[in-house]
Formats: sequence, C-alpha cells, structure tokens
Amino acid sequence: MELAPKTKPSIRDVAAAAGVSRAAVSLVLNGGKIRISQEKRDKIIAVARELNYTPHVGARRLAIRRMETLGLVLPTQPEALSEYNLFELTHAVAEAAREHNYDLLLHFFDPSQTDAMPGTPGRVDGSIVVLGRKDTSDLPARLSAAQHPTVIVGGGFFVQKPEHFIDVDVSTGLMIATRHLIQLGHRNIAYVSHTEHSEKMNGYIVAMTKARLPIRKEWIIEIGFTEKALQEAAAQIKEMNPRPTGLVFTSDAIAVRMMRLFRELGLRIPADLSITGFDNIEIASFVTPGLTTVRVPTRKIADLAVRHLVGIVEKQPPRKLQSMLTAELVVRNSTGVPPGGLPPM
Amino acid sequence: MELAPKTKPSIRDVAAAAGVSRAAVSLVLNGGKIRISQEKRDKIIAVARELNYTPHVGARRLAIRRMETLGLVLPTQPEALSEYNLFELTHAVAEAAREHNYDLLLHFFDPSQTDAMPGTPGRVDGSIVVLGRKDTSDLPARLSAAQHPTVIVGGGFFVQKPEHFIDVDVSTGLMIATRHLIQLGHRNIAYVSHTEHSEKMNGYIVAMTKARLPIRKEWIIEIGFTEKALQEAAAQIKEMNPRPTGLVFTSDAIAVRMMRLFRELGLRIPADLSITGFDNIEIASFVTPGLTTVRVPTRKIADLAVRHLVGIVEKQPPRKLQSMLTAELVVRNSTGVPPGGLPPM
DNA sequence: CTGAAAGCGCTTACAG
DNA sequence: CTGAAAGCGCTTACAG
Repeated sequence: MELAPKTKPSIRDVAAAAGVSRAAVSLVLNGGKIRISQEKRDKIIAVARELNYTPHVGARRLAIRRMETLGLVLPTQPEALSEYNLFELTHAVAEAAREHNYDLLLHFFDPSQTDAMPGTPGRVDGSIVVLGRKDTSDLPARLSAAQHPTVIVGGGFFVQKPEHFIDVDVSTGLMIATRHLIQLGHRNIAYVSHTEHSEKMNGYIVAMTKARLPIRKEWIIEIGFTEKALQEAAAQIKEMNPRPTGLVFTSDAIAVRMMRLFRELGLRIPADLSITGFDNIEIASFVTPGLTTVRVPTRKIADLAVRHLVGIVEKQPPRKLQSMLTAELVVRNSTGVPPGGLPPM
Repeated sequence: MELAPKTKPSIRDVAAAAGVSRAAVSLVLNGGKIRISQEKRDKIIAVARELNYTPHVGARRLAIRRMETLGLVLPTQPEALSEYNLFELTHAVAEAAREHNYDLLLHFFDPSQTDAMPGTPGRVDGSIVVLGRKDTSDLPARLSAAQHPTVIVGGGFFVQKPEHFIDVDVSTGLMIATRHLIQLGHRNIAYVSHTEHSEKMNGYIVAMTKARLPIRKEWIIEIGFTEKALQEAAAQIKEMNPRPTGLVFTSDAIAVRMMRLFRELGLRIPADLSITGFDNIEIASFVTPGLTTVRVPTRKIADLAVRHLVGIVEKQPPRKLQSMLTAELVVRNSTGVPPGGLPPM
C-alpha cells in the first residue's frame, strides 16, 4: 500500500530534485522570461509532474498581489420563474472561470438589504453580480465606488445602466417566437404573460407589426399563476371570435399547464392551436407535444461576463461591456400550421 | 467626493495607527492569547474598523497553513428530477460555510470521468462531494486515499459506504406520505413512481404493512415521463376495481401532470382521489389544489455536512458521520378524506 | 506582559 | 544566462 505524501511538495523540493534554483522552477513553470537549456526545462517540468507539485496558492497570491479568484454574487431570493436558471448560470460561470485559471468564490446576498456589502472584495479580484429585473439594489454603485471590477448580469433594463453589464434580450426572444408562428402561416396570434413584462410584450408587438398583422386588445393577456386564473383564461381564449390560432407565452411553466387545459376544452395542439413557451425548462421536452420555446444562452452569457471581467482585472483595454444577448428558439411539436392554413412554401 | 483608498491597509498601518506592535494587532483581532490593557485592545479594534482592515487572506493562509476554504464538488450532469435541488443545496452550503468563516470553492466534475481529480485539493481544506444515487464514481475512494477530508452528500445507498456521508432517507419520506393518507382514512392506496426507485417503494410498503392494509400488485406502478404513459396510467387507475382512493407519487413534476389528467377523466381531487408528491418544487404550491408533498431538508443537510467537515479539518474528535435525514411532509389540499370516508377523529 | 524576529512558499527585479 | 536576495502580509513561538 502506498503512503500518501506527508506534506505538499514545495518549490524547494522541485528545485532540489531538478538541480536548479527555485527561481528557475518558478520562471519555467509560469512561462516567465528565462533562457534556459531545453534539457533543464524538461527536467523541471518532469520533476514537477512527478512530485505532483502545485504552488501554494496563498503564497503565490501574496507574491503576485492578485487573488486569481472571481466572485459570483447571487440573490438570496431569486424571482419566481425568472428567465435565468441560476444553477445553470453558476455552473457556466464556474467553468468559464476555470478556463481562465481563476477560482470562483460564491456569495449570496439579499438585494433588499441595502446596507450589507458582500464580503468578497479583498478576497477576489473582481465580481459578477446577478441581479433580477426588479432588484433596485445600489450594490453596483457601491462596488463601483470601491473601484471593484464588476460585471452585472441582468442590468440591461436598469434606468441607470451599469458600466459593465450583460443581459438577455427577452424582447427579441418573444419576437422570434412570434415570428416563428407567423412564418408557419398564423395571423391571429395572442400574447399571454404570467406577470407584467413589458419587454416581452414589446417583442410580440414588434413581430406582429412588422408582419402587418392586427393586434387586438383582448389578445394581450396577463393571467398570473393560480389554477383558477388559467382555467378562466383558457375558456376565454377558446370563446374568442376570431379565436387566435397561435399563442406566445412568457413562461414554460405556465404554457405547459395551459396546454393541458386547452386539451381538456377539446382543442388539439398544434392542430387547433400552436403554442410557444419561454425558458426551456426540463419538462418542456417531456410533455407531448414537446413545447416549442425560447431559451436563454446561459453559457454565452457566462463566457462573456467572465472574459470581460478577467480583461478588466488584467488591465486589458477596458472597453465597456453593454451587451444584450438574443434568446434562441427551440422548435418542438407544439407549433404547426394553423387550422386550414397551408404549409409555408 | 471621497477618494477611494489607494490600497488595502495592512497590519502595519493598523499597528502604527494604534501605537502598538503588529503582533498585538494580530493577537487581539484573532482572539489569541495575550494580556493587554483593555484600552489598547479597544483602540486596536476601533482603528481596524475605521481603516476597514481585513487581513490579506493569502498571507494569512500561508502563515497558518490552512486555506480556510471548503470545496463543493457538484456533478456536471445531475440526474433528472433528482430529490436534491442542487441550487438550493449550493446556497445552503455557502451560507453554512460562511457561518464557520470558510470560503467556498465550487468545482464541477463528471462522475463518469473516472480519471480526473477535481483540482480543489491543495486549495481547500476539505470537500463536500455531491453524488447521485446512481453515480458509481471512485472519487470518494481517491480523495480518501489522498487523505483529503471529505463528506459525501448522497452516498447513503452505496454498497461501500463512505466514511463520512449524509443523505436523505427518501424511504421514510414516502412512508410518511403514505401514512398521512392512511390517517385521513384511506385504505386503498397505490404507489406511482416515475422511475425504478426501490427505497421509495419500501417506504410505501412499510406504511401499508404497519397499518395492516393490503397491497395489490397492480397498485405498484412505474410510469416514466412521457405523456402517453401518463395518460394510459391515469385511465388504467380510473378503471381499477377497487379503485385506489389515494396515490403516492415519487415526483411532484409527475404528480402535477397526473392531477390534471385525472381531472380530465372526471375525477375530483381530493374528493375522489387524494394525491401526494415528492420534492416540493416551485409549482407544487401554484397548482389548485396545492400539492401535498414531501420535502428534503436541504438546509439541515448542508449545515450538518459543513459542520462535520469543519470538525474534521480542525481536528476535533473525528467521529464518523453516517446520517440519514428524514424527509418532511408538506400538507396542502390535494389530500383529504376518502370518498364516503369519515374524517379522522 | 511586550516587542523583535523568524518563517510560511512564492515571485521577481538585480547583481554577477 | 544564472543564482542569491528581497519582499509580499501575516502569525507565532521566543527572548526580554
């Protein structure tokens, strides 16, 4: 049975075993400026690998005066049915950070607690702060005042735009969902939101207007979460005259439940009614028919946020980041040609 | 306008401003053994606060030879509809770590990649590793061989029990759900799982057996995820003779969808049929009637895992941790007295 | 009870 | 092109 090494090997051990100075080891391993024989270089690398050497990060960070660590600041009370899947986002940010050789420190904070400062500055070189549409936190301002490099995820619709933010353009998301229906041949398309959400509504309106399609007042529907409300809405939509042949929803969770209600009422999907959702939640692919929906490009957001933050930290050209990423359409079987409609050419 | 401090204050700054040695500052701030006048002590603390001093964590960790950091290792591909809500768990672990004054480092890894070692050892003092029921990773063994303090979340049903683990006893969870129905007066209760899950089934069987209630073979139903399967199952259950008056499900997501199917078939919930779920997902409280369900005590799990890991790291009595926590019942309105049944006394 | 000193492990100018 | 040395900021025995 092997014995685990008593203690982590240090740079001295590597230097001794390779017969060079500690400086040489450091310079070679970190790709520093050093002209050294290929032989010695190889030797150092081989020895380091054999000893399973990694520098003590505390010592290293003390010497280089950087923490090589990014902070991810998350809301303790995320909005219900938000377009951001926080776990997915966390995962993506962690991966991205690692690719840049940064550790990731997690910090949860309550946006309504206006006083508390996340304890991360000082132990991280910069932070990614995730904020909901309705969070009116002054944290970005405070971090900015403290000269702390910060990228906001989600600040795209704040009145006061953060210097560096990235957000998803849900408006365009709803626009492409609506356009998808239009391209299938639908003309009567209603918009159903689970909560007040003017950006998403704008996407619907833009798509309809561009296609010179009518928008009726009763086609803009806000229904909430309760079963009763959904039932009433379903019945109401069924009785409309003309009845919409396509429905764009602002949430998969609601769309999935409504699909079932419509079926109870005798409407077939997509034969009588085409439906699109938003979020691409797990069950959207389980239901029958599979729900056509819009997904937020979480990986892209994370990659961009991390790359930009690392850029600021490492003092590369500090341009601004004010990015709105487009949500993407995921086509499944809940959408088809309208009743009596012809397939598109 | 205030100027942000050029640089982080160091312990020298505090010592100078307070008129004491650096050692005194360190000792006082860390609660070390030092007999010093109350006056000086207060002065040090006041100055430290005023300067907003926090020790450089790199330097501190180098000196104390601990990283004051815990690792959280998460699976890249969590099981679908797992009983663990990974984001909730991450949140809870982060909070717990902070209460113990540890940072939390996130690391994702793919349990099927048997070779890769999470890069965390060396930068953390210990790790919490989350594993699914079906993950047959040798990571626990490798971490153990490397003497790395490790607590497994979810290893309760591995053949080879980890030395330190904590898991949720889903069996008892299903047991209390079943018992809840029994106490309401139900006698004919069926078990519906979305996937093979012998532990949960055991909970059902135990509850039924203890109450001396019959278990029919056709009352143990496995239905999967697809809409078609759910529809068939719903129809089949409706036609059963005797028909169950209570149904215990192994997943909220499935239970919610089935509730609707039953209603389509003319069965009222809970008047004709009582239903319980599992997981306490967000929509369980939105639907009507609200879904009675079972929740996993995520906070408790996180607290216990962190506390134990910190104990190991700080060399406190290193007893084993082999804990199975009980899931908890959340009573809503999808359960009631059976048709024709009397309310319990 | 205090203060000067060593040492944690690493990086990086700076002489040779 | 290399090697000896200083310094990053902190903690903790160890003399006084």
